[in-house]
Amino acid sequence: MNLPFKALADPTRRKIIMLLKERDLTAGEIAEHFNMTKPSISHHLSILKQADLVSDERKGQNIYYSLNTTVFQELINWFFEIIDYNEGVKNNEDK
Amino acid sequence: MNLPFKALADPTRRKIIMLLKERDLTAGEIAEHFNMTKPSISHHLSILKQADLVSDERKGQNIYYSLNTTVFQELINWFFEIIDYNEGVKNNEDK
DNA sequence: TAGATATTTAGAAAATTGTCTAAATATCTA
DNA sequence: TAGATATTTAGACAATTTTCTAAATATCTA
Repeated sequence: MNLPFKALADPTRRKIIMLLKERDLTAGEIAEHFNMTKPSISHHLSILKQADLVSDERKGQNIYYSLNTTVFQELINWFFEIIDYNEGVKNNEDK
Repeated sequence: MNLPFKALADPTRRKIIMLLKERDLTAGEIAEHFNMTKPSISHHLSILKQADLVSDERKGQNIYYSLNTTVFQELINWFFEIIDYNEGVKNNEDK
């Protein structure tokens, strides 16, 4: 649960997530949306990947990035626990 | 939305939130749960407060901290948008 | 195979963050 | 009012993060 929270702390990375919500994109297409070098975007993508928030797949010269919704589900569960929407949803404490 | 995400990026602060989920606590009580000085905990509390995730109220010598669920609700909405659990929860565009 | 395109890796500099000690502020009580 | 307790503020320092440029890797195509 630590890596996803760290990954979401950066506004650039949250914007990347919003872009990927619409459709899968190549690293280059993602970079076009930012005023930042491609290596920097590549680094952000790497952090999102380590956190398992996105996954990548090479197709020829391009690498396509896409959202990985499972970890987002886990994060939602974490928040539900906080506001006590839980107690029955699952059964896991702490974490 | 930036301050809450930043605030949640630190494990100490997430643990504080988990403690406050159970009941309101004084700064000193919170500090007892950590292997860290009181000024450090005070600093973490300040960041949580700036993000509006917690609120504080002085009662005599003590300052009690408590969870502020509204921002957590907003965060949950943000996550719902990501996994498309939305479309009707807020604005119902086409579809 | 050479050159073009897409992307990542490496390494460094600057900015931000987390933690500490020392000192300040606020409140209570004798 | 003086001393004790609870907490924060200030300032410094180390660790982490963000960003850059330069170079490396991977793939395609002529």
